[in-house]
Amino acid sequence: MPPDAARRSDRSRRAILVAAMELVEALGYSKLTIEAVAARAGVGKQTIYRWWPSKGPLLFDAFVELGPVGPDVLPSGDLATDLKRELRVAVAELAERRFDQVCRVLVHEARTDLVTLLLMPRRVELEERLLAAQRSGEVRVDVDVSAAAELLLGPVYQRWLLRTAPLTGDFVDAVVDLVLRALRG
Amino acid sequence: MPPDAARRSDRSRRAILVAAMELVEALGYSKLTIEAVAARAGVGKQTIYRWWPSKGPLLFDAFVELGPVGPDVLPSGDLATDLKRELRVAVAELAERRFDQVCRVLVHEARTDLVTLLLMPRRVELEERLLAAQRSGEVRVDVDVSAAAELLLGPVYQRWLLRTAPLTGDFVDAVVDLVLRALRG
Amino acid sequence: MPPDAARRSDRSRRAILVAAMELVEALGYSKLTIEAVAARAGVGKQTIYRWWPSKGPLLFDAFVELGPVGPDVLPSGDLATDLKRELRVAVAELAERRFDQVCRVLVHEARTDLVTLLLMPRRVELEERLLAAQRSGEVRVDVDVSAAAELLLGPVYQRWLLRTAPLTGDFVDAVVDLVLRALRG
Amino acid sequence: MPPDAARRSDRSRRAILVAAMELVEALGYSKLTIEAVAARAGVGKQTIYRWWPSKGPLLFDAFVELGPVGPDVLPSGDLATDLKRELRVAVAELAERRFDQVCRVLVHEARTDLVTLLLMPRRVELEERLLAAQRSGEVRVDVDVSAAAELLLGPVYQRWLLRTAPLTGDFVDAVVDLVLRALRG
DNA sequence: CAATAAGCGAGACGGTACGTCCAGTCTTGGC
DNA sequence: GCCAAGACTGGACGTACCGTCTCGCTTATTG
Repeated sequence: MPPDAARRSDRSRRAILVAAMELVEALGYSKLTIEAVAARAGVGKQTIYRWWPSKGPLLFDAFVELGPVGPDVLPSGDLATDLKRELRVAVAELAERRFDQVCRVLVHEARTDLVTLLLMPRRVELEERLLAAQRSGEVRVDVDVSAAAELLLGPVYQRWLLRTAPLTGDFVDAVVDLVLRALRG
Repeated sequence: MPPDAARRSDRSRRAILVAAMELVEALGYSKLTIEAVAARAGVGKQTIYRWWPSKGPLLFDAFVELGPVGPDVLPSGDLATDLKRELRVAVAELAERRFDQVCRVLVHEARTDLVTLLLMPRRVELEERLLAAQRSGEVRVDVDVSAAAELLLGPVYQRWLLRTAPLTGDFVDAVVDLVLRALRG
Repeated sequence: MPPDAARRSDRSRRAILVAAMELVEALGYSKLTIEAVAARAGVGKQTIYRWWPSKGPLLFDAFVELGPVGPDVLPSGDLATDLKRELRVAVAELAERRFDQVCRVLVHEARTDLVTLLLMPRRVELEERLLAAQRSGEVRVDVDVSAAAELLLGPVYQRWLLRTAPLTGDFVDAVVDLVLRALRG
Repeated sequence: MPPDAARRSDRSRRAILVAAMELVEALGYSKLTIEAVAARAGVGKQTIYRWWPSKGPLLFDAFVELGPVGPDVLPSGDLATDLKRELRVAVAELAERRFDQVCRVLVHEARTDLVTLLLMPRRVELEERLLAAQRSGEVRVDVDVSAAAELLLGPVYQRWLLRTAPLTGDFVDAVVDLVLRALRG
């Protein structure tokens, strides 16, 4: 029998979400235990297992309920301004203490070293090629080569990581074409 | 006393790295146990703990030694071609079975849902603004708005996640300016 | 928090005691592992550690519950007969398979050699002195000198080993006086 | 190949025995580890394993070499005096610090409780019977009933424990007959 | 307005893996 | 070729949590 949501104790539900949030802040994702959440929330373990199958969904709900919410950005009329405001809101959310402390560790439990190890060689090659292009005049000299490399790799890596859409050759070509249009003299 | 690296058994070291690689492929990061690695490598657990403090560094070494290595990209003379080839090598590495199966889970243990949850609102707002700009003629109509949104968010998210450099307002502005140059008619 | 005895599973408790008893019979005290007891009892290790601090107390309880129980000896009226029956019950208990196999090793884990080493010199000296006394007529010739030596050393050694009471010079004197009364012609 | 005793390092041998003795005094038998002996003796573990199969024999040798040695007892001419002196030497040896601290734990690793548990019922019954006999005049009133019970049980228990000789009914009878001779009025 | 069924706190249970310790073997370099 | 040193395989230790399973105890419909 599935549990009867009507009879659910809201007091317990909130205590659990708050406890989970606090503990994941303090300990990180991997050291967070259901047992500790139950103890801190003053709740039986079963009450957690009754409503959530595991840590992941529990924290998902905790973030939905207690996570950072950036303000809506009202259009100013100027495209550049709007996009900059939009991204700055995103940056602000990412930087919010509760988020930064918790979420990077949560999202990125394993050593960043590993990703660095995997990404850096590509990045270095890209930067070298862009510098050469700058010297030959194909790329404007006022472009920050490092940021440009990130402009190329960022979307690829993000799409791979988050599976927002399939990672195809066409996507790669589109990214390069767009970025190059920005970089050309 | 620190262990004496000179006396280290290379046979055991390699067996451990291979076993770790195979098991993380088969089970994913979180279900990988040191005990299983030791058993499969035919090695005492202590021999693992003697040389690595935990799962993370062990897998790091396994990837360094056994991970994917993309080919060097030889310059063709054409910038767009070179950058596309470069990114395709990156994509190929990311797609390599050993890597894809293992590394996403490894890098991204926690539910992708969470990140999606955090990123999607920004993304939706960005796409709406870009569509509006397209209608008003500020952005060319042949631009894929979805890819363009990724071009904006990808670098920001990647820089936050990997801490490749500080995530400043200036960086955001530079990204927007560069991307807009590409998108404008 | 101490465990809650009211909730204790009697099924598990008994299974553990039986398993402990069987294994100590088969393997002896030192080769008995908590892990093996848990496995044989079909019980988690924690369930043993929750209720017993270590092997010793666990086996103590196992013996209390499952150990040998000699019959009560009903008085026959004749003192010698009664004492002999009493001691024979003790001997029977000591000889019971479950007991003899297990308990000597359990009580006397260390090499008997050691005790022999320590006791034999005294014993030899005692026997020599008693033989001399027999030759000089101080001790009856029908006395088994070896048994007599044991009569002297047994109580001393037992009192030392079991700490049944302080091991004083007075005790020694009392023992010698009593035994001599028996040995004299 | 058996080790070549001629080449044996006496310095190492003695250092090992001394270290073993010191450690068993400090820690007791069960907490004594070969590793600790080797470390304290400044000796490789292999040097211990080369010459002794295990803890037991090692400690046996340590006691042979470093254990207590009571003085020889010179006959005084009086039997009672001689036997008392003899037993007092035994008691002195048993009481020697090195011995008492170490050896009881060593000989009697397991909980004394257990033996008490097994022996006490017999002992109580014996004492009761002896008291009754005292009341009925079969046993002299100046006899310490507790010591008398020990006189009966001590030899039996010791013979069982040390297997100095088979534990037969005849032996029991002989003990009872001897002791009764001492106890009768 | 009981009664009765659900959620609840608590916590014991069978398990899995942890990270440590030591046994006993093997290897290396020095004497 | 013994020795000190110490890395090795193996296996038990005692602990921490997992997810499941009762226990009594609220608590809130529902017959």
